[in-house]
Amino acid sequence: MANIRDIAKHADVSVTTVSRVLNEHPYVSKEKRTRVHAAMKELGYLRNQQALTLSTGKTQRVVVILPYMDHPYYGLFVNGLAKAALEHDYRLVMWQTEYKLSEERQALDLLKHREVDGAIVLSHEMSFKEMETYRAYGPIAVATVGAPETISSIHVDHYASFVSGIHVLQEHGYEEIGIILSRSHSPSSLARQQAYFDEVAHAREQWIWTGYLTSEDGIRLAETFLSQKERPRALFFSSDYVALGFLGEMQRRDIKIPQEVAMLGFDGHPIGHAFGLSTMLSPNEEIGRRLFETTLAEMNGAQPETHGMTVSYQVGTTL
Amino acid sequence: MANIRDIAKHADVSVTTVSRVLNEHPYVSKEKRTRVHAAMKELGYLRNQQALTLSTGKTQRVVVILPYMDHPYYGLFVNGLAKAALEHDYRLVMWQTEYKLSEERQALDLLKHREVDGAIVLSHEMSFKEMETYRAYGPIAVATVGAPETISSIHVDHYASFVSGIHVLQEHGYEEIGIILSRSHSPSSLARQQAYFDEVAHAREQWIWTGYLTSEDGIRLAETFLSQKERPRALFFSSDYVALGFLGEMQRRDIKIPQEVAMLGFDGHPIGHAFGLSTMLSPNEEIGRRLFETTLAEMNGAQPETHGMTVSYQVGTTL
DNA sequence: GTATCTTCTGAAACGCGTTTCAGAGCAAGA
DNA sequence: TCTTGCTCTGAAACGCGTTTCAGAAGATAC
Repeated sequence: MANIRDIAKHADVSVTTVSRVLNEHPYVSKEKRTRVHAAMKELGYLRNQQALTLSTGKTQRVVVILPYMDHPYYGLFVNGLAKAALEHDYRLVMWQTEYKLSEERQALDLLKHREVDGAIVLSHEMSFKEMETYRAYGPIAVATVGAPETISSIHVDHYASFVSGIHVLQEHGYEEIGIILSRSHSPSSLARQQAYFDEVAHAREQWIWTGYLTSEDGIRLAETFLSQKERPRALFFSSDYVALGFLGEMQRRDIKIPQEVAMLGFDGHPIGHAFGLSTMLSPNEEIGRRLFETTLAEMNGAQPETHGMTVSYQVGTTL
Repeated sequence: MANIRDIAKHADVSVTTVSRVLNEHPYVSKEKRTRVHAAMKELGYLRNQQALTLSTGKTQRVVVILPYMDHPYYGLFVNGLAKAALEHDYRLVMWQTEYKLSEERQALDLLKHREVDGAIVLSHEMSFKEMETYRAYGPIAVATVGAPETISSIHVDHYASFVSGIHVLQEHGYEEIGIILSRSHSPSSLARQQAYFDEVAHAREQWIWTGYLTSEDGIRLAETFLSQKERPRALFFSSDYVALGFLGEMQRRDIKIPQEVAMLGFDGHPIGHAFGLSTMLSPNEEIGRRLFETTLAEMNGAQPETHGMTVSYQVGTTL
């Protein structure tokens, strides 16, 4: 495969001139420009991206770190990221961690080894303290709360969002409320619990169910929930998929929603709409887009930014 | 940032020796090895992946081409791909095409410019004839049928799968069957139509609905379907998400499934299980894994392979 | 006519790790 | 003793596009 030196020889110019033609530098005479173009065509020249990357030090890539690529929760984030990245001629390198710290470290090592220009972290086990040690090698943007000043954060304000969800439930007359959370120790779960205790007068420890991530978990939850003697009148889920699993199982058991128990989801995934799930709509695609854009801005010298997004109530029939 | 030459100077050895230490080549004396390690530690050496890539000509990356990253249909494929890639220390570059030919071309251009070692195509607008023109630059594996010999294909055999789905419906006593397809001109849709006409005695043109991709499309379909005078007794969907949208909307309208119309989905997405959707389970994660592995094998000199996978019936309550 | 720009060109160095090749030193086998 | 074969080492070339720097030629300004 022809390289820039072959072109130079063939067109009887220097490699510098060929490079200038490639980069549309103005100071090349019309005549040599034509000769170079002809040579490139004749030899079927294709610019080697690797050489360009090594030479310029810019990879035009960012790594996206997330636990599972097939979890619908991340779908909208990734969609926003993909659109923004494509618009700016960047590529996304996806890294699935399965919640493993070692995988997160490997993914961030790409930054150290100059394999990517930046990192976007949708979910992490790693402490921010450790994450900051990677910051020297490139910008990092996270979709979670609590990031230090050096790390950009575009996130759903889970505290404020849970508060507003709880208010929606209360406006519908529900006072005895339970909440369904994913991993118990994650910052978002902690914020949600805090909101729960702050806003719900009848809050109870045993009305907090943790460890629910998937629709299958939602199916399981139905059994657990129904076997409980004292039950809340409404459930606030932290994920539409868990809510849908629960809803399907309740339908199967012929248990009326919201008569027996009211449900409020969180995300606003289209599939929830089909089943009339009332939910808190989260601007995940927008977050994805802004995560990319803030990373790009940092690569161009901007300062890290922190921005909390809020959710809005989407009417359904489960309240 | 220190490079290999700095290390060499610091440890008073040649760059060759440093390179040998990095690659654990045996012919290095214990003493120099120790000196090199010490120097690397002291200067905080990090191997530059770009230089390695340029030097070896291997990028350790493959591009994955798909229309939408957030479509749940692709989730399981991508999961399989991600697992296999990680196991072999490869990175996935995701390219979202939104069904645009120009985007597919750009994605495959990565191959030409040596930005990736191979390409995995989950869905494409491009003709195989055009796709073959990229083959010279690296292995390509597709998840669709009809690929020429030079392109690997690990796919669901949509014809056979639709035949077996239709048989399931017939075994349940349904003879008047309609089918719901995605894009009308795609090879998989054509194969499905062929199976429909071959196996269903009462097949009718107006019982083929095309253009249904998402759960929202499924909601829309309910109206269209119900407004039709002569309706089939069962619907065979080509996607669980469309089926679920339809199912939700039918529930909302208090229309009994399967009494009014029976439903058979296709995919076997977990969320369908929650709502008792009868479906044809497709081994998508396995396909993803094999797509990667066959690409890897080709990079190591193996021949392209073609393999059709079949689906299995997953019992639900919509038949 | 001289000074100052502007335009155009190319040699060489750079980014950085790997690989080839030649050769030195030393031990085992004939 | 001589040959063969390891073990160990490093200079130089390689992969390939970009950038710096020096300089030539022609144009404009004073």
